[in-house]
Amino acid sequence: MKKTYEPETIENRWYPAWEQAGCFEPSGNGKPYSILLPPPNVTGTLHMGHAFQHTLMDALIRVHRMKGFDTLWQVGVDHAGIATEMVVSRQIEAEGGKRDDYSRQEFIDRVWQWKFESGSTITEQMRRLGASADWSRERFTMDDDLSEAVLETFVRLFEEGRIYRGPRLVNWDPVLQTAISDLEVVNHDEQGNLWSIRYPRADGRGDVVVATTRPETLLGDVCVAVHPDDERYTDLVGKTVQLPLTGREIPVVTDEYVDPEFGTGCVKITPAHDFNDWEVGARHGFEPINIFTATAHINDNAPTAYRGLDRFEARKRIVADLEARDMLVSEKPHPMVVPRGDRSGQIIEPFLTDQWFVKMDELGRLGLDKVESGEIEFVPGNWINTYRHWMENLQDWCISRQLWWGHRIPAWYDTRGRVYVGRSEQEVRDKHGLAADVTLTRDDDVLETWFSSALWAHSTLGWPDPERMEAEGFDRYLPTSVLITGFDIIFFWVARMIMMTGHFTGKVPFEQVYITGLIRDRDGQKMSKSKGNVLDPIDLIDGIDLDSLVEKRTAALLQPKMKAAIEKHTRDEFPDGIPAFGADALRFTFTALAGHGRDIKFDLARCQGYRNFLNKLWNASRFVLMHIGEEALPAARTGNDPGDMISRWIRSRLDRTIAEVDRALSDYRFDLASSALYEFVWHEFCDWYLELAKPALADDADPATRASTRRTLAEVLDATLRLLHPFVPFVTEEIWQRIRTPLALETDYLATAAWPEAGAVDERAEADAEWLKGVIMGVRSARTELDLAPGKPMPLLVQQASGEDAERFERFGELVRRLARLETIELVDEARDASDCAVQLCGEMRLLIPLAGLVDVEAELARLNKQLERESKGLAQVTGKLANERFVANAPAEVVEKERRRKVDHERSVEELKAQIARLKNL
RNA sequence: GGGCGAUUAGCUCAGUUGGUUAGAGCGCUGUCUUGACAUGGCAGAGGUCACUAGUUCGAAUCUAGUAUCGCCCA
Repeated sequence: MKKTYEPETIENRWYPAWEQAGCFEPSGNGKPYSILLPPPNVTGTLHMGHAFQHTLMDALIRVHRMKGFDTLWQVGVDHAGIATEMVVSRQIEAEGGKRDDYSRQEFIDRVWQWKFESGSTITEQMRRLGASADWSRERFTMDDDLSEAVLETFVRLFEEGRIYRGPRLVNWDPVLQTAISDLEVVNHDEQGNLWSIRYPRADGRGDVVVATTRPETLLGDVCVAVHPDDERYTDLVGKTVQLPLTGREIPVVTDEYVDPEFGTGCVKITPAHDFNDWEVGARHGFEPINIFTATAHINDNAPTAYRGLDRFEARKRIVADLEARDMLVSEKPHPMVVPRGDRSGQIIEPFLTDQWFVKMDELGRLGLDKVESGEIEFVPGNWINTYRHWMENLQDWCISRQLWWGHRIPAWYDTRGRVYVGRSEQEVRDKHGLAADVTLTRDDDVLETWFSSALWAHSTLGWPDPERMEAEGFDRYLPTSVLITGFDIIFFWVARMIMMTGHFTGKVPFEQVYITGLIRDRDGQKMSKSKGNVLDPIDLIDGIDLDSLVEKRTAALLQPKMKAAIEKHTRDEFPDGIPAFGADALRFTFTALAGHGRDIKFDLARCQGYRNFLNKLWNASRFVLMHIGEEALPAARTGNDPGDMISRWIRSRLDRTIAEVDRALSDYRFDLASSALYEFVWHEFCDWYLELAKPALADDADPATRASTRRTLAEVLDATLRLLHPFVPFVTEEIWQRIRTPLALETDYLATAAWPEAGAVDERAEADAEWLKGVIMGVRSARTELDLAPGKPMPLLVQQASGEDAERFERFGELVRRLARLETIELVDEARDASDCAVQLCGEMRLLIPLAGLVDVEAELARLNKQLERESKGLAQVTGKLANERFVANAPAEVVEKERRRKVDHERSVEELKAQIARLKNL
């Protein structure tokens, strides 16, 4: 083994071996344990959020696999309608072509071609991270079987009356020219203007002033509204006003929706271009006037002068024309919320179109019930509030998208515009008795991507085909055990899966939902391409030099002016680029950071710390391997050697660690599991156990103890590697392969080896070890504080040793001597004057280090006084507590007893320290 | 405006049912190249648990309020 842990040399060889050996396939035996991967976009690359969540899923999957569960990690990607069309369109443009040159079928063929060439980036990256998924069951939402599930779902929902089509105001992306759902709209706070416009009264008695942030929409105004209680306008209600620039007259109505405090208390109502106005218009029976084309250019419903202008140009022209006619009262800067498409970044228009919707009334109730009843549990539990709030305010779900790539809606229209829904055109014709010569035209729209991912839990298990369901283990793996995801897709996906799987199978898709925090950068900022603070998990694994990182972060920016700032920030945060930490260190960082908070700040220093941790593990393993050799060790004796306290102690600590890791994992406390392992490996196994074991491993050591120590070394390392494996699979497999022979282990891979079981704690051995550590640390501490040569062996005198202390020195004196670098240890009585010694209290003992006349009285006094101060403070505190009668009367007896014991200890220490100080002062 | 959450060491965070002198990692200080490991060892320093009031024998922990910050929704 190399002296230093080098992840790059070991991480590439194990994954193919595991995969080829079929380690990740469900065993078919044992209790089922399954996890659904939230399918990432086929266009995507692995980002930090994926890497984080995948690490947690993989850790759970690996633990359960090792525990003998029949584990299934269902993976796959979704077809990402809009994103994929954008990618392929750009590709076509880059080749100098135009999307319009392609027919629908030709375009779809290109998309498939792209998918085969570039669609597996993210799944390859998942392998780099060590994700132990069953790739033989990988699915794509456009696969034939999943498409069949989509078709079946749509038809059944339609037949049940839960799907309808109709003209509705939807969020329209005029650039992508498709509807998008509420969830795909991101509201930005932006600076806009508020224009106040004069609308003359038709009766010539003055005019009213309305305020608007979108003056161009006045072309589609149907009325002006005021609040019913607003006395300023009482005389106006029922009258009409002249709509500027159009020559139309529109009425004035009253509506509770109007806020009398806002602007003048008069608002223009444009039902076709505002969601609130739509409601107002509907209440008063107005026909909406749509003034935009699908690309947000002014259409023929507007006066000729404005037709064909795009929305921003139209605004300028209208403001100018109003001003020219003295209709513009004022123009003021106004902060406002601007809706933008999450894919295109374009301003979204409320736009009147025919779209398909799923009714959410009953499905929403079902979705809420499954959680309220406890069938599905959120972890951490308070996410139920967010979920409940959403489910109680559900809008019908707009599922149609004006795209080519996706599941085409199975609806056909005859020449009279009547709609027929069925699994195929033939089914529709048969069902409705339509002759072959009746022309049917299929709906051009596709279903949004989330519609198919909502079926992920049951469609990947063969639904709706009974044979496939049987073959895939539908009954066995559904409900899945836990879903791990971020809060950002609770509504997009989690809620919709609960509704769809619940409605069609009667089952819940998962029993628990673990909502992870969001990975942010070192400063707590959300990582985003436009901010230029994105970290690529692969760069953390392989490393990247500074110039490449800067290049990567500043390439293809939407706002090129950000480039300088991003470059500076990047050079500031990563002056030397990013070193190669390896997948294991990255994984351990993720699990260590995975507390139950909402935000996780990702700091490179943590990653480096855990890389160092793995180096420690690596070197400890080298040490163990060096001592156990490459041959099979002699068979274990039955039970642990009762004489070997050190071995019993480390096994006891190991058992505690196993129990702690088990408990932490069952609570999804990956952070606690990681820190328990870190603590055990570094601070117990390496810092103490290996040091304590060294004397027993020496050539001249007692052969029996040596043999039992070698065996313990190997066995504890074995168990430790098993415990660490779900977190850091590569390095543990690499090391473990080298202890297979010495321990005569039969399993081929650590990936499928058994998880250790916690045994009983050995209190006696732990007490011995605590005593031993106390003595050693006492001597070391005194030595350093007095600036005594750390390497030089010196004698130790012990006063006031009890019978037990004496007996322990008998057993462990040699270890104390070696680890504390002592020449001799001698138990002495009170007669020995301690004034020429440094004194260290240790339990009831006094540890004396003779200073051979070199005692620096000032230094020793300072040291003793510092201790005295600490002890006095403790004593004062505990004395105060015990002096409080109500404490003694009310606190549990054991708490009071504990305090009494502490008091005695403090008193003795204070006394001892004072005595020694007095002795030194008398010198 | 409504809802959720946070505030503990210089930084990032643990802290269970209220009960030792509130812990860890990183950073910092001193020291040491000792045959596993300098990606290291050993020893240290460092906290008015945001603030105020309350409940309690006892509060980082429970309650109310205040301040600051964050997220979601309208």
